[in-house]
Formats: sequence, C-alpha cells, structure tokens
Amino acid sequence: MPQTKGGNTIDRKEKLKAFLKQRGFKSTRQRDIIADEFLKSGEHITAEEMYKKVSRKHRDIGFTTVYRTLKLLAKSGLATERVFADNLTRYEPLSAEDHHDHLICINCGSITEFEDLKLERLQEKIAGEFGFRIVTHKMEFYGYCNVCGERQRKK
Amino acid sequence: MPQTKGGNTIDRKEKLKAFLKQRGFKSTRQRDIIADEFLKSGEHITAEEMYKKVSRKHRDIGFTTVYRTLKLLAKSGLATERVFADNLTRYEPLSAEDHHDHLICINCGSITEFEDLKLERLQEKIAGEFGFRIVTHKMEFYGYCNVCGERQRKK
DNA sequence: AGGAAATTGAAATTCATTTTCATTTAACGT
DNA sequence: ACGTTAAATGAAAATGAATTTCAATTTCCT
Ligand SMILES: [Mn+2]
Ligand SMILES: [Mn+2]
Ligand SMILES: [Zn+2]
Ligand SMILES: [Zn+2]
Repeated sequence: MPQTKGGNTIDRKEKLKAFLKQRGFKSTRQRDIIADEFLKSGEHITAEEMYKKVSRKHRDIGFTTVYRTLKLLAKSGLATERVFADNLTRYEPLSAEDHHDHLICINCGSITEFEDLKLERLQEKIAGEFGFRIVTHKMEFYGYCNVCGERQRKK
Repeated sequence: MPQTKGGNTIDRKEKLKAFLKQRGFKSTRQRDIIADEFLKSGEHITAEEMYKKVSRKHRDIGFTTVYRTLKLLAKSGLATERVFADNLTRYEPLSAEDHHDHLICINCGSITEFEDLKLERLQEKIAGEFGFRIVTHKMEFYGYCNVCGERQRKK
C-alpha cells in the first residue's frame, strides 16, 4: 500500500472527482489513469516524463492530455507546480496544506525536501519589515548533496 | 555621478576590459555602449528590454549582440542572471561579492531587494543538517508590496 | 437514446533563448 | 600604416518547452 504525502491515493482520487464534479468537468478514463500514476509516483516529474511513464501502458494517451491533466491536478490542489534551475515545469503530489522547500544537488540532480518552521517565521518577519504580505515563496538550495560532497572531497 | 551597487561605472568598465583581455576577447564599440547603459541602469532587466533601450540611440546594434553581451557581463562577474516567476531571464548589475534576495509584488511587479544575515546563517544550518553544501540559493517572496497591500485593504 | 458540452490527441503555434553563418572588425606583429 | 588572424556582429534560422487550435470522440444529464 503505497503511502504518499498528504494522504493515500484513494482519498486523493476522491478529492479529484469532487473537484471535477464541482466545476462541471468530466471524469474520464485518461484522467483516471494519469492521476493514478502521478499520485503514486511521488516524484518531481515533468509532463514529458509523466507522458513517457503513462504511455508505456497506454499508447493511446497523448502528451497533451497528460500535460493538461497535470495542470488540472495543480488547480484541484492535488499537485504543485515547481520550476527549478533547469527551467522545466515539474509536478509533485501535494495537498494544499503541505509546504516544504528543496535541496537540489547540482552534481547528481537529487532533490531533498525539508520543512523548517524557523525559516518560515523568519521569512514572515523579514517581509513584515517591508510591509510586504507574502503569498508564496521560493526557497531552493543548490549545491552538493552529502553523497556528492563526500565523493568530491576524496579526489 | 550615478553611483551603482558594487562600485561606479568607470571601475566596472575597467573590470570588464581586464576580463576581456585576460580571456583573449575583444573590446568593441557595441560592448562598450551596452555595458555602459546596463551598468548605470541598475534594474532587473531582460535582454529584450535592454535591446530596446540601447537601440533607441544605436539603431545598428542588434538584439543578438545585446543578448550576448549580457551573458558576457554575467560571466565576467559584473552582472547576475535572475529568473523570477515570469520565467524571463533578467540581468542586474552586481559585483561577485554582493548578495541579496527579492520581494516581488504579484500585483504591480515591483522588486524590492533585501539582505539578511540571519536568514543566510539559518540556511547554512538547515543545509548542514543534511550534509548538504550550498553553492547558491534562490530565495524569493511573492506577494503584495506595501503599496498594493494598502490599496487592497481599502477595497 | 438524444443532445449539449467537455475532452481528447495530433498538429500547429508561440515565444524566449540559442545557434548558424557570412560579413565585418579589432588586435597584434611586421 | 598594412596584412593576417581570430573574434565579434547581426540577420535569420533553429530549438524546445509550453500552450492553443480544431475536428473527432466521449461523458453527462434528462
Ligand atoms: Mn517537493
Ligand atoms: Mn536584485
Ligand atoms: Zn548529489
Ligand atoms: Zn505592488
């Protein structure tokens, strides 16, 4: 039973259905398959990657639909859009309440997540000094992960 | 005498010349003009915007040269490349030693800069807990600046 | 089942960025 | 100053991810 951030896959698919119904959108075979694959993947995945993954089993599902479904998941609150330094749009399963930031290795590309309340509070404090009301923020660290850092030191 | 971050324009143009010479690159009329306009502008400017600005006075200078010169300035350490949420590459005059982060208004687009040592230290601390060695980071706040925040409250 | 409205997927479009290539120009030695 | 060579320039073309278009298909509701 693959447990993912923010709830299990079944709960989330319910949430998607509710979202669709509420907006007058339709439940389709394609959306079901894509949401399923996506929600259990737990990655920071691009539309292209997601398309490749889905189309292995389902040749008839097109890239455009995958692309649109990921956008839809983001709008429904089940996914978050992220753009890191490579300038590709990535999606990750995430409920609206969750929040975390990222450590990105510039050597191996690994992405580590973290959550730090002190950091969030300090951000609010800094913004407050400028009379600035934060809606979202982007906090990313680029450098060497512990694996790549070790390897480098040995050289 | 327009004083810009990280030194005056003349100093910086010296630095550029040194960089060019050291690498076997050439000093050209175009590079001179573009660097001049750019260094005294002090903005977060796109290649397109910079091109428009430059080409008003110098119709013969092409977009490609502006684009390439901005990249060159970045490599020489006189400019920093930034990509904010609109996904356009912007350049700002900046010496290598300087560092600051940004508050970006999602209503009026204004960009405010700040520097916070506590924040920088906390970032190091967090990274350290993962054995992660930071090379660069991206810290951006998106929300309402004090002007737009006020206006909104009045509605 | 019937019909309106949404969805799909292939292809086309957009748009910033980057590359190509023929021509021009700067730098250096003579 | 002159010639040589390598770099720079600028127009145009290419790239590539993101987005839109549109005819055909599917879903949803009565
Ligand atoms: Mn994440
Ligand atoms: Mn800045
Ligand atoms: Zn790594
Ligand atoms: Zn504002």
